[in-house]
Amino acid sequence: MSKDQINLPKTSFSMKANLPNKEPDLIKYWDEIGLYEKLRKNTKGKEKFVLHDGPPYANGNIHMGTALNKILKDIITKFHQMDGKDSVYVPGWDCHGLPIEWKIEEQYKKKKKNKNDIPIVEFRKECREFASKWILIHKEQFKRLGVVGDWENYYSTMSYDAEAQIVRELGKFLKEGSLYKGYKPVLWSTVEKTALSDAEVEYMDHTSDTIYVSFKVKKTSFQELKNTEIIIWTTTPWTIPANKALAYNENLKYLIIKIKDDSDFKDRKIVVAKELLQSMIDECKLEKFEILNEFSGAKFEGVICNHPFSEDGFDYDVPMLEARFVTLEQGTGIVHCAPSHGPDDFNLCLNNNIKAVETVDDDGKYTKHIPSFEGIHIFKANPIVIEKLLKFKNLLSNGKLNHSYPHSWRSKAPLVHRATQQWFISMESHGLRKKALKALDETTFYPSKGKERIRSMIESRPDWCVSRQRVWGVPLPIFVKKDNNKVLIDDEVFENIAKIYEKEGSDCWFSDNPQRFLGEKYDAKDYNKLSDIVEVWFDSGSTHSFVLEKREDLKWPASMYLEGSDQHRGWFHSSLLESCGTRGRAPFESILSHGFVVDGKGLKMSKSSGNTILPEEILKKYGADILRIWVAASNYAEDLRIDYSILEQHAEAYRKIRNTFRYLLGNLKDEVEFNDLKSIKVTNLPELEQYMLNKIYKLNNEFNYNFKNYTFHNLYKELLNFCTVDLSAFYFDIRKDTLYCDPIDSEKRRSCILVLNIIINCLLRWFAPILTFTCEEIFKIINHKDSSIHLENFPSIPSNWENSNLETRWNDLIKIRDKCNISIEEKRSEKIIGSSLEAEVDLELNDELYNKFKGFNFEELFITSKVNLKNNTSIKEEIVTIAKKANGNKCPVCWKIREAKCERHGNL
RNA sequence: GGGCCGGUAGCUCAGUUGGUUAGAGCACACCCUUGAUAAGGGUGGGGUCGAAAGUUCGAGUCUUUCUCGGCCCA
Repeated sequence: MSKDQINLPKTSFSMKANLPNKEPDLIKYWDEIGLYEKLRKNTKGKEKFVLHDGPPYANGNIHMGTALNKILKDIITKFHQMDGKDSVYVPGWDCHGLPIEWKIEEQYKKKKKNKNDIPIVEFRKECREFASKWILIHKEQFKRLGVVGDWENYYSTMSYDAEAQIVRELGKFLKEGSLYKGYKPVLWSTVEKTALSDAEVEYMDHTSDTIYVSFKVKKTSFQELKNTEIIIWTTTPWTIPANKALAYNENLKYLIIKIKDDSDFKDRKIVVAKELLQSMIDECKLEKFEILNEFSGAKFEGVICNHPFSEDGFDYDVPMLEARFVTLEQGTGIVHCAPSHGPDDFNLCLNNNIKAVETVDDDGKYTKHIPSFEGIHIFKANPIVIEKLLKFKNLLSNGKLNHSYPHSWRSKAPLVHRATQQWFISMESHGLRKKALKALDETTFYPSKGKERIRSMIESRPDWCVSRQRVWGVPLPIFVKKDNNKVLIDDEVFENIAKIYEKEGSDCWFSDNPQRFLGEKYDAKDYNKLSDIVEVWFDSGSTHSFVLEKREDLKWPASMYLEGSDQHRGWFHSSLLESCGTRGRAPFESILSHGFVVDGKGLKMSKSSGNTILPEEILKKYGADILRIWVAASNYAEDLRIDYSILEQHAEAYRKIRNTFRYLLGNLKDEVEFNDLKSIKVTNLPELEQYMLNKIYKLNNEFNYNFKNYTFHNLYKELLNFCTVDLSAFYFDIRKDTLYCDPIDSEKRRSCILVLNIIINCLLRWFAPILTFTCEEIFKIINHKDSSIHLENFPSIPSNWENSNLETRWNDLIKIRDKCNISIEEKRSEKIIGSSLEAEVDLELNDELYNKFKGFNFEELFITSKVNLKNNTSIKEEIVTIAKKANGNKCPVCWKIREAKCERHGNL
């Protein structure tokens, strides 16, 4: 009967979330109401915030890293939208490149077809279809995470527009003259006659010939080195004919020894690193020798040697060069360098003006640049080299070595480093490095440490190699004149190619008559058309040009690029270089980078360790909002840990938040008003309500501060603490009495209802970017139009809600309340009282506090039936509380214990 | 091996320019409540700050070394 007299909460908002089932319905709802279009319409003309999507590769299901990335992007996009900006998110995909090529090749293999028998255009068509298929799959997976964006008009690097624009971008570098032809060693398979990327390389055991070779010192300013020979060790004898230099380390100690054994080397003086002497004499089976001298590597400076085949046409100088990569791991401490056959060799020689040339052709045969070896296959050259070394008495020893060696992923054939013709964008010729470094200074980094990371890469990176000898990509739009080897540079031609691509894509480059691209100005007979394609980082590095610049709804530069920290060398890097090269500045105003998803112990996730979690599993078990809480609560500046116990913790927090909303809705009976916050007369409200408004004011400041700094984990913590500490355990608990037991129209209750309205409106908006589904679920309950919480703006909290005097006053009150709770707890453990309403509290305060709080309603604050306040000047402590069992009868309505009848409900 | 970054209670995170007994929420334990009820309230036990050395009157907070982990490169 008494239940009729009280106002218990009532709501249709269920306690159980059932997110995995509910979320897909909300996605449908957003589609139905056309949320994305509504958003655009809503903020048309407002300041733009453009988070430009870094395109994921259109291949394979999404993993935790992808989910993290997309959710973070969505959270930020929504924050800015609710902050009143036109925050446009256009998702994109990276489509060209090797991984897709392999997949298609594999498919051919299964059908027992040879890739080379398939016309390129046919092959590329299948690549395109493959990428398209994955875009559709990804799209659904991303939408399921709650990500809102222009899913209908996404961008891709394989769209005709993109391919055309990439040609125009390359044209700019060609015209400027910073795109040049050079040679560079790549891992090459002589079987497949193609270059391989790192990912196509498989390391397997291989038995190599090893040789110790001597190089006679020809010129030196260090007397001791005269008439000595430098010993090198190598596992690739066939590279000796391509030798151009020797490398040493100035920090190592070297020895000159005289060999006494009876052999070709008797009485010859050789040089070897001190620490490698023992291993060398063991392997070369030297028995008698004499150490003549020890010296530092620095003495090698300026030394010139003879090539071991100097009598056979190899009559050039072989200089000794200082290099850090020379170590004491193996060999002799001096390394032979063939710039065409190793990246270290290449770079060292390049820095010393020794150019790499084409020493070996596509099939693996020596070219005319190698005297007396021309036409010989390198895999057959080892015995010839060894024989020749013996003939010239320059072979100290030879043997075999079984070691890990790169092989082709497919043919399993051993690979070699081979200098091939490539196209580079110079970092120096037109000041690209300088421009890029300046652009970084003009960019804001979240977290700030990202700037240093990319800066050190830009400072030291070599020229950008943009050519690839593959088929699935944008063809390099280059014609080389046959008679003078010059590159054709003509804007009209580039634009002509771009126009053709815009209509039909770039497949035609491989199939159509070259004359079509050249137009009428040039004769195709005079030119060679390149068949290389552009490396994919150039594709994605150009997205700013064919997405940001081309679309009216976006802006250039982007407000933000946001990716995993690996993209400092990836997309951030290539976009920066492309844009600085063509436009002189970065295509972004800010960069936000996030860490990697690791397991609960902080270890890398991998299938082999069995510690992976798929987003799909989480969505099925918890729902996207839990995953989104995980993103918001984690500090993305570091690596992000995840496992089921961590998720369980966040799910628990979610329940707390959900119940906070449920309490609010229940007491508001699902009828929420959005009040004009400015018109609220704060001073007319009860003190507790004023205090809560002050709390909201403070929270709003924290919220804004953390939003501006993109520190969502702190922002989320503030919101969660507000729900648990300030609302659930404090305000809600205290106001239950008023809400349930006071007359509906009483001023106090109406004030409370007003504050509950304010709280739910604020919380809904603050949480909406994170709890994207749950907030919409609630908004649908309280709002009957076809609307969305995501169309709302963040509340603007009036500054007159701030009340620091009240805050100080209530800090004291809360201190007193805590003391009171302890004294109640004492009696509770003695089984004297159960609920706090069964308690009567004697509260003694010192002068200062007593004067402050004389007449204050402590009953209400403590949620007890009676409080006897006394001023006690004799005690040392400022607060003393003693709880005891209250005497009297329990009012069946408000449950307070009264000796007389209840003043509110009149019961005895 | 190099570059950058990190290791604070079981978990997620705070700890401003070095300064009193290192904080919060969650989880946990115990108790209460049964009018937020597969909810709610109260109290409480947990870290010596990855390890060691150093600078200092004083270090989680500065320096060095080591260790573990992450990304990138070689």
